[in-house]
Amino acid sequence: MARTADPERAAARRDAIMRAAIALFAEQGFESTSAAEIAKAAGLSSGSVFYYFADKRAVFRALFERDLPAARELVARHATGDDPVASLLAMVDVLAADAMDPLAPGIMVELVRQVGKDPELARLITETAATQHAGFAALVERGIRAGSIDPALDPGEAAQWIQVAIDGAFLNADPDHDPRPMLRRMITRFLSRPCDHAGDHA
Amino acid sequence: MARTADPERAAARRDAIMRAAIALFAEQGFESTSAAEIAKAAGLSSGSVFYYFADKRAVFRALFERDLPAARELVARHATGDDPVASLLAMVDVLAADAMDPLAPGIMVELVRQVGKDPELARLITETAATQHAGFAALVERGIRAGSIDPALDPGEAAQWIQVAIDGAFLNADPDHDPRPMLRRMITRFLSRPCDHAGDHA
DNA sequence: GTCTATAGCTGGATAGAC
DNA sequence: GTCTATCCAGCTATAGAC
Repeated sequence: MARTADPERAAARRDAIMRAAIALFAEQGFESTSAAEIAKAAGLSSGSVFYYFADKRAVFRALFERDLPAARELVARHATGDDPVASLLAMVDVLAADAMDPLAPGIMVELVRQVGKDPELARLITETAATQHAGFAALVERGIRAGSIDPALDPGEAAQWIQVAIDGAFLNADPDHDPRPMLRRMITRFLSRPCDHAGDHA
Repeated sequence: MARTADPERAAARRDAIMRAAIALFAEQGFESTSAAEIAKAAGLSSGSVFYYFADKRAVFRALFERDLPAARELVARHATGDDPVASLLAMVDVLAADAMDPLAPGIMVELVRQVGKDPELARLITETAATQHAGFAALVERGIRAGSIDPALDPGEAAQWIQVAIDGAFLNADPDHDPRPMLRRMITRFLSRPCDHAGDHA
Protein backbone atom coordinates (compact mmCIF):
# COMPACT_ATOMS: atom_id res chain seq x y z
CA MET A 1 0.00 0.00 0.00
CA ALA A 2 2.98 2.20 0.37
CA ARG A 3 3.22 4.88 -2.26
CA THR A 4 6.99 4.77 -2.31
CA ALA A 5 8.84 1.53 -2.65
CA ASP A 6 11.05 2.30 0.29
CA PRO A 7 9.91 5.25 2.41
CA GLU A 8 12.87 4.91 4.70
CA ARG A 9 15.34 5.26 1.87
CA ALA A 10 13.42 8.26 0.57
CA ALA A 11 13.55 9.97 3.96
CA ALA A 12 17.26 9.27 4.19
CA ARG A 13 17.87 10.86 0.80
CA ARG A 14 15.80 13.91 1.68
CA ASP A 15 17.87 14.19 4.80
CA ALA A 16 21.14 13.84 2.90
CA ILE A 17 20.10 16.67 0.60
CA MET A 18 19.24 18.87 3.56
CA ARG A 19 22.50 18.15 5.35
CA ALA A 20 24.54 18.90 2.25
CA ALA A 21 22.49 22.01 1.56
CA ILE A 22 22.83 23.59 4.98
CA ALA A 23 26.62 23.42 4.81
CA LEU A 24 26.81 24.79 1.28
CA PHE A 25 24.26 27.55 1.87
CA ALA A 26 26.08 28.63 5.02
CA GLU A 27 29.49 28.67 3.36
CA GLN A 28 28.65 30.06 -0.05
CA GLY A 29 25.18 31.53 0.22
CA PHE A 30 21.94 30.47 -1.39
CA GLU A 31 22.40 32.07 -4.78
CA SER A 32 25.98 30.92 -5.17
CA THR A 33 25.10 27.30 -4.47
CA SER A 34 23.80 25.36 -7.44
CA ALA A 35 21.37 22.50 -7.20
CA ALA A 36 23.98 20.36 -8.91
CA GLU A 37 26.48 21.10 -6.15
CA ILE A 38 23.98 20.08 -3.48
CA ALA A 39 23.19 16.89 -5.34
CA LYS A 40 26.85 16.03 -5.73
CA ALA A 41 27.59 16.65 -2.05
CA ALA A 42 24.62 14.47 -1.12
CA GLY A 43 25.82 11.69 -3.41
CA LEU A 44 22.93 12.03 -5.84
CA SER A 45 22.48 13.31 -9.32
CA SER A 46 21.39 16.79 -10.26
CA GLY A 47 17.79 16.08 -11.19
CA SER A 48 17.06 14.16 -7.98
CA VAL A 49 16.97 17.31 -5.91
CA PHE A 50 13.88 18.34 -7.84
CA TYR A 51 12.25 15.03 -7.20
CA TYR A 52 12.45 15.47 -3.42
CA PHE A 53 11.84 19.21 -3.37
CA ALA A 54 9.67 21.42 -5.56
CA ASP A 55 12.51 23.84 -6.19
CA LYS A 56 15.75 25.12 -4.67
CA ARG A 57 13.90 27.52 -2.39
CA ALA A 58 11.94 24.63 -0.85
CA VAL A 59 15.20 22.99 0.16
CA PHE A 60 16.12 26.10 2.09
CA ARG A 61 12.72 26.37 3.72
CA ALA A 62 12.85 22.77 4.86
CA LEU A 63 15.90 23.60 6.97
CA PHE A 64 13.75 25.77 9.27
CA GLU A 65 10.53 23.82 9.41
CA ARG A 66 11.39 22.16 12.70
CA ASP A 67 12.09 25.49 14.38
CA LEU A 68 8.48 26.53 14.92
CA PRO A 69 7.37 23.41 16.82
CA ALA A 70 10.68 23.56 18.71
CA ALA A 71 9.99 27.17 19.72
CA ARG A 72 6.48 26.29 20.89
CA GLU A 73 7.76 23.45 22.98
CA LEU A 74 10.55 25.57 24.47
CA VAL A 75 8.16 28.32 25.46
CA ALA A 76 5.68 25.86 26.94
CA ARG A 77 8.39 24.11 28.93
CA HIS A 78 9.54 27.34 30.57
CA ALA A 79 6.20 29.07 30.99
CA THR A 80 5.58 27.79 34.47
CA GLY A 81 8.43 28.06 36.92
CA ASP A 82 8.96 29.63 40.30
CA ASP A 83 11.62 32.04 39.07
CA PRO A 84 10.74 33.90 35.85
CA VAL A 85 14.27 35.28 35.39
CA ALA A 86 15.76 31.81 35.73
CA SER A 87 13.26 30.41 33.20
CA LEU A 88 14.06 33.23 30.80
CA LEU A 89 17.80 32.63 31.08
CA ALA A 90 17.26 28.92 30.53
CA MET A 91 15.43 29.74 27.28
CA VAL A 92 18.27 32.03 26.22
CA ASP A 93 20.78 29.26 26.90
CA VAL A 94 18.91 26.87 24.65
CA LEU A 95 18.50 29.39 21.84
CA ALA A 96 22.12 30.51 22.03
CA ALA A 97 23.52 26.99 22.13
CA ASP A 98 23.63 26.77 18.34
CA ALA A 99 25.69 29.97 18.20
CA MET A 100 28.80 27.86 18.62
CA ASP A 101 28.14 26.08 15.36
CA PRO A 102 30.63 27.38 12.79
CA LEU A 103 27.82 27.44 10.24
CA ALA A 104 25.68 29.74 12.40
CA PRO A 105 26.69 33.16 11.04
CA GLY A 106 26.38 32.02 7.45
CA ILE A 107 22.96 30.50 7.92
CA MET A 108 21.75 33.44 9.99
CA VAL A 109 22.74 35.89 7.30
CA GLU A 110 21.24 33.81 4.53
CA LEU A 111 18.03 33.45 6.49
CA VAL A 112 17.57 37.21 6.77
CA ARG A 113 18.18 37.55 3.06
CA GLN A 114 15.83 34.78 1.97
CA VAL A 115 13.04 35.87 4.32
CA GLY A 116 12.81 38.99 2.21
CA LYS A 117 12.34 36.92 -0.92
CA ASP A 118 10.24 33.94 0.03
CA PRO A 119 6.86 34.87 1.57
CA GLU A 120 6.25 31.34 2.77
CA LEU A 121 9.59 31.29 4.57
CA ALA A 122 8.77 34.73 5.97
CA ARG A 123 5.53 33.42 7.50
CA LEU A 124 7.36 30.51 9.07
CA ILE A 125 10.15 32.62 10.56
CA THR A 126 7.85 35.42 11.68
CA GLU A 127 5.74 32.96 13.60
CA THR A 128 8.76 31.29 15.14
CA ALA A 129 10.16 34.64 16.28
CA ALA A 130 6.74 35.76 17.53
CA THR A 131 6.41 32.58 19.57
CA GLN A 132 9.76 33.17 21.25
CA HIS A 133 8.93 36.83 21.73
CA ALA A 134 5.64 36.03 23.42
CA GLY A 135 7.37 33.57 25.72
CA PHE A 136 10.00 36.10 26.75
CA ALA A 137 7.47 38.90 27.17
CA ALA A 138 5.27 36.78 29.42
CA LEU A 139 8.24 35.91 31.61
CA VAL A 140 9.33 39.55 31.79
CA GLU A 141 5.85 40.52 32.86
CA ARG A 142 5.81 37.88 35.55
CA GLY A 143 9.24 39.00 36.68
CA ILE A 144 8.02 42.56 37.00
CA ARG A 145 5.04 41.49 39.08
CA ALA A 146 7.30 39.35 41.23
CA GLY A 147 9.61 42.33 41.76
CA SER A 148 12.71 40.72 40.23
CA ILE A 149 12.61 42.75 36.98
CA ASP A 150 12.67 46.53 36.56
CA PRO A 151 9.03 47.73 36.32
CA ALA A 152 10.17 50.60 34.10
CA LEU A 153 10.66 48.13 31.24
CA ASP A 154 7.98 47.45 28.67
CA PRO A 155 7.75 43.64 28.50
CA GLY A 156 7.40 43.58 24.71
CA GLU A 157 10.35 45.88 24.13
CA ALA A 158 12.49 44.04 26.66
CA ALA A 159 11.65 40.75 24.96
CA GLN A 160 12.73 42.18 21.65
CA TRP A 161 16.07 43.30 23.07
CA ILE A 162 16.70 39.85 24.44
CA GLN A 163 16.27 38.58 20.90
CA VAL A 164 18.55 41.34 19.59
CA ALA A 165 21.29 40.17 21.93
CA ILE A 166 20.87 36.56 20.86
CA ASP A 167 20.97 37.57 17.19
CA GLY A 168 24.17 39.48 17.79
CA ALA A 169 25.71 36.43 19.42
CA PHE A 170 24.78 34.29 16.41
CA LEU A 171 26.24 36.76 13.98
CA ASN A 172 29.55 36.85 15.83
CA ALA A 173 29.59 33.13 16.53
CA ASP A 174 32.90 31.52 17.32
CA PRO A 175 33.21 27.75 17.70
CA ASP A 176 35.92 28.11 20.35
CA HIS A 177 34.06 30.41 22.64
CA ASP A 178 30.80 29.81 24.46
CA PRO A 179 28.83 33.06 24.31
CA ARG A 180 26.36 32.06 26.98
CA PRO A 181 28.06 33.36 30.14
CA MET A 182 28.41 36.88 28.76
CA LEU A 183 24.96 36.74 27.19
CA ARG A 184 23.53 35.84 30.58
CA ARG A 185 25.42 38.69 32.22
CA MET A 186 24.17 41.14 29.63
CA ILE A 187 20.54 40.06 29.83
CA THR A 188 20.40 39.68 33.61
CA ARG A 189 21.72 43.18 34.14
CA PHE A 190 19.57 44.60 31.36
CA LEU A 191 16.46 43.34 33.12
CA SER A 192 17.36 44.01 36.73
CA ARG A 193 15.99 46.86 38.77
CA PRO A 194 18.14 49.95 38.87
CA CYS A 195 20.98 49.91 41.23
CA ASP A 196 21.02 53.25 43.01
CA HIS A 197 24.72 53.39 43.61
CA ALA A 198 25.64 52.47 40.01
CA GLY A 199 28.92 54.26 39.49
CA ASP A 200 29.97 54.67 43.09
CA HIS A 201 33.56 54.57 44.16
CA ALA A 202 34.36 58.10 45.17
CA MET B 1 46.15 68.84 -18.25
CA ALA B 2 43.22 67.02 -16.77
CA ARG B 3 43.00 63.38 -17.70
CA THR B 4 39.24 63.47 -17.67
CA ALA B 5 37.38 66.19 -19.46
CA ASP B 6 35.13 66.88 -16.52
CA PRO B 7 36.29 65.36 -13.24
CA GLU B 8 33.29 66.73 -11.41
CA ARG B 9 30.84 65.03 -13.70
CA ALA B 10 32.81 61.81 -13.38
CA ALA B 11 32.68 61.95 -9.58
CA ALA B 12 28.94 62.62 -9.70
CA ARG B 13 28.37 59.57 -11.90
CA ARG B 14 30.48 57.37 -9.66
CA ASP B 15 28.40 58.61 -6.79
CA ALA B 16 25.13 57.95 -8.60
CA ILE B 17 26.22 54.38 -9.25
CA MET B 18 27.10 53.91 -5.59
CA ARG B 19 23.82 55.35 -4.37
CA ALA B 20 21.80 53.17 -6.70
CA ALA B 21 23.90 50.15 -5.80
CA ILE B 22 23.57 50.43 -2.03
CA ALA B 23 19.77 50.45 -2.27
CA LEU B 24 19.62 47.52 -4.66
CA PHE B 25 22.20 45.43 -2.82
CA ALA B 26 20.37 46.02 0.47
CA GLU B 27 16.97 45.11 -0.94
CA GLN B 28 17.83 42.24 -3.25
CA GLY B 29 21.32 41.16 -2.30
CA PHE B 30 24.56 41.31 -4.23
CA GLU B 31 24.14 38.25 -6.41
CA SER B 32 20.54 39.02 -7.30
CA THR B 33 21.39 42.54 -8.45
CA SER B 34 22.68 42.79 -12.00
CA ALA B 35 25.07 45.46 -13.18
CA ALA B 36 22.42 46.45 -15.72
CA GLU B 37 19.93 47.12 -12.94
CA ILE B 38 22.38 49.35 -11.11
CA ALA B 39 23.15 51.27 -14.28
CA LYS B 40 19.48 51.76 -15.03
CA ALA B 41 18.71 53.01 -11.52
CA ALA B 42 21.65 55.41 -11.79
CA GLY B 43 20.44 56.70 -15.15
CA LEU B 44 23.34 55.26 -17.10
CA SER B 45 23.79 52.45 -19.52
CA SER B 46 24.87 48.96 -18.65
CA GLY B 47 28.47 49.15 -19.82
CA SER B 48 29.21 52.40 -17.97
CA VAL B 49 29.36 50.68 -14.61
CA PHE B 50 32.48 48.91 -15.79
CA TYR B 51 34.02 52.13 -16.89
CA TYR B 52 33.85 53.57 -13.38
CA PHE B 53 34.52 50.34 -11.51
CA ALA B 54 36.72 47.38 -12.36
CA ASP B 55 33.92 44.90 -11.69
CA LYS B 56 30.70 44.49 -9.72
CA ARG B 57 32.57 43.53 -6.58
CA ALA B 58 34.49 46.81 -6.65
CA VAL B 59 31.19 48.69 -6.56
CA PHE B 60 30.29 46.90 -3.36
CA ARG B 61 33.71 47.48 -1.80
CA ALA B 62 33.54 51.19 -2.57
CA LEU B 63 30.48 51.45 -0.32
CA PHE B 64 32.65 50.70 2.73
CA GLU B 65 35.86 52.48 1.90
CA ARG B 66 34.99 55.55 3.94
CA ASP B 67 34.28 53.48 7.05
CA LEU B 68 37.89 52.86 8.02
CA PRO B 69 38.98 56.53 8.13
CA ALA B 70 35.67 57.32 9.84
CA ALA B 71 36.36 54.69 12.50
CA ARG B 72 39.86 56.03 13.09
CA GLU B 73 38.57 59.53 13.49
CA LEU B 74 35.78 58.41 15.83
CA VAL B 75 38.16 56.51 18.06
CA ALA B 76 40.63 59.40 18.14
CA ARG B 77 37.91 61.89 18.99
CA HIS B 78 36.76 59.91 22.00
CA ALA B 79 40.09 58.62 23.26
CA THR B 80 40.69 61.45 25.64
CA GLY B 81 37.82 62.42 27.89
CA ASP B 82 37.27 62.71 31.60
CA ASP B 83 34.63 60.02 31.72
CA PRO B 84 35.53 56.80 29.84
CA VAL B 85 32.01 55.37 30.10
CA ALA B 86 30.51 58.56 28.67
CA SER B 87 33.02 58.52 25.79
CA LEU B 88 32.24 54.89 25.11
CA LEU B 89 28.50 55.52 25.03
CA ALA B 90 29.04 58.48 22.73
CA MET B 91 30.88 56.16 20.32
CA VAL B 92 28.07 53.63 20.53
CA ASP B 93 25.55 56.38 19.73
CA VAL B 94 27.43 57.33 16.59
CA LEU B 95 27.85 53.76 15.40
CA ALA B 96 24.23 52.87 16.12
CA ALA B 97 22.83 55.99 14.44
CA ASP B 98 22.73 54.28 11.06
CA ALA B 99 20.69 51.44 12.53
CA MET B 100 17.55 53.45 11.86
CA ASP B 101 18.23 53.38 8.14
CA PRO B 102 15.76 50.95 6.56
CA LEU B 103 18.58 49.64 4.39
CA ALA B 104 20.71 48.73 7.41
CA PRO B 105 19.73 45.08 7.91
CA GLY B 106 20.06 44.28 4.23
CA ILE B 107 23.47 45.87 3.89
CA MET B 108 24.69 44.34 7.13
CA VAL B 109 23.72 40.89 6.00
CA GLU B 110 25.23 41.33 2.58
CA LEU B 111 28.43 42.61 4.09
CA VAL B 112 28.88 39.49 6.19
CA ARG B 113 28.30 37.36 3.13
CA GLN B 114 30.64 39.25 0.83
CA VAL B 115 33.43 39.47 3.39
CA GLY B 116 33.67 35.72 3.08
CA LYS B 117 34.14 35.98 -0.66
CA ASP B 118 36.23 39.07 -1.30
CA PRO B 119 39.59 39.04 0.51
CA GLU B 120 40.20 42.70 -0.19
CA LEU B 121 36.86 43.62 1.35
CA ALA B 122 37.69 41.32 4.26
CA ARG B 123 40.91 43.22 4.94
CA LEU B 124 39.06 46.52 4.90
CA ILE B 125 36.28 45.41 7.22
CA THR B 126 38.57 43.52 9.57
CA GLU B 127 40.65 46.63 10.05
CA THR B 128 37.62 48.83 10.56
CA ALA B 129 36.22 46.49 13.19
CA ALA B 130 39.64 46.14 14.85
CA THR B 131 39.96 49.92 15.05
CA GLN B 132 36.60 50.22 16.79
CA HIS B 133 37.42 47.27 19.02
CA ALA B 134 40.72 48.82 20.11
CA GLY B 135 38.96 52.09 20.89
CA PHE B 136 36.32 50.38 23.01
CA ALA B 137 38.85 48.17 24.79
CA ALA B 138 41.04 51.15 25.71
CA LEU B 139 38.05 52.96 27.16
CA VAL B 140 36.95 49.89 29.12
CA GLU B 141 40.43 49.57 30.56
CA ARG B 142 40.46 53.23 31.58
CA GLY B 143 37.02 52.81 33.09
CA ILE B 144 38.22 49.87 35.15
CA ARG B 145 41.19 51.83 36.42
CA ALA B 146 38.91 54.75 37.24
CA GLY B 147 36.59 52.43 39.15
CA SER B 148 33.52 53.04 37.00
CA ILE B 149 33.64 49.67 35.20
CA ASP B 150 33.58 46.20 36.71
CA PRO B 151 37.21 45.05 37.10
CA ALA B 152 36.09 41.46 36.61
CA LEU B 153 35.62 42.16 32.91
CA ASP B 154 38.31 41.49 30.34
CA PRO B 155 38.56 44.72 28.30
CA GLY B 156 38.93 42.89 24.98
CA GLU B 157 36.00 40.60 25.61
CA ALA B 158 33.83 43.44 26.86
CA ALA B 159 34.68 45.48 23.76
CA GLN B 160 33.61 42.56 21.59
CA TRP B 161 30.29 42.30 23.36
CA ILE B 162 29.63 45.97 22.85
CA GLN B 163 30.08 45.31 19.14
CA VAL B 164 27.82 42.26 19.37
CA ALA B 165 25.06 44.43 20.82
CA ILE B 166 25.49 47.04 18.09
CA ASP B 167 25.41 44.34 15.41
CA GLY B 168 22.20 42.97 16.88
CA ALA B 169 20.66 46.44 16.77
CA PHE B 170 21.61 46.78 13.11
CA LEU B 171 20.16 43.44 12.21
CA ASN B 172 16.84 44.29 13.86
CA ALA B 173 16.81 47.87 12.63
CA ASP B 174 13.48 49.63 12.51
CA PRO B 175 13.16 53.10 10.97
CA ASP B 176 10.43 54.08 13.42
CA HIS B 177 12.31 53.25 16.55
CA ASP B 178 15.55 54.68 17.84
CA PRO B 179 17.52 51.77 19.32
CA ARG B 180 19.99 53.99 21.15
CA PRO B 181 18.25 54.42 24.54
CA MET B 182 17.90 50.67 25.07
CA LEU B 183 21.35 50.02 23.66
CA ARG B 184 22.77 52.49 26.16
CA ARG B 185 20.88 50.82 28.99
CA MET B 186 22.14 47.41 27.95
CA ILE B 187 25.77 48.45 27.62
CA THR B 188 25.88 50.65 30.72
CA ARG B 189 24.56 47.88 32.88
CA PHE B 190 26.72 45.26 31.20
CA LEU B 191 29.81 47.24 32.12
CA SER B 192 28.89 48.45 35.57
CA ARG B 193 30.23 47.02 38.78
CA PRO B 194 28.04 44.38 40.37
CA CYS B 195 25.15 45.61 42.35
CA ASP B 196 25.04 43.62 45.58
CA HIS B 197 21.29 43.86 46.10
CA ALA B 198 20.34 42.87 42.53
CA GLY B 199 17.12 40.97 42.99
CA ASP B 200 15.99 42.42 46.30
CA HIS B 201 12.38 43.00 47.14
CA ALA B 202 11.48 40.29 49.58
C1' DG C 1 33.90 59.15 -22.26
C1' DT C 2 29.80 56.76 -22.88
C1' DC C 3 26.57 53.76 -25.28
C1' DT C 4 25.07 49.48 -27.98
C1' DA C 5 25.57 45.01 -29.00
C1' DT C 6 27.02 40.71 -28.01
C1' DA C 7 30.24 36.92 -26.77
C1' DG C 8 30.60 33.44 -23.61
C1' DC C 9 29.15 31.14 -19.70
C1' DT C 10 26.34 29.39 -15.81
C1' DG C 11 22.50 27.47 -13.63
C1' DG C 12 17.43 26.26 -12.70
C1' DA C 13 14.24 23.22 -14.10
C1' DT C 14 12.37 19.52 -17.21
C1' DA C 15 11.71 15.53 -20.42
C1' DG C 16 12.33 11.13 -21.17
C1' DA C 17 15.42 6.93 -20.78
C1' DC C 18 15.95 3.10 -17.74
C1' DG D 1 12.21 6.50 -8.50
C1' DT D 2 16.44 8.12 -10.24
C1' DC D 3 19.75 9.62 -13.75
C1' DT D 4 21.29 11.91 -18.17
C1' DA D 5 20.94 15.27 -21.35
C1' DT D 6 19.48 19.57 -22.45
C1' DC D 7 16.81 23.89 -23.09
C1' DC D 8 16.47 28.48 -22.19
C1' DA D 9 17.01 32.61 -19.44
C1' DG D 10 19.92 35.82 -17.56
C1' DC D 11 24.29 37.38 -16.22
C1' DT D 12 29.23 39.58 -16.42
C1' DA D 13 32.39 41.78 -18.97
C1' DT D 14 34.19 43.44 -23.37
C1' DA D 15 34.75 45.32 -28.12
C1' DG D 16 33.97 48.76 -30.91
C1' DA D 17 30.79 52.53 -32.66
C1' DC D 18 30.15 57.39 -31.94
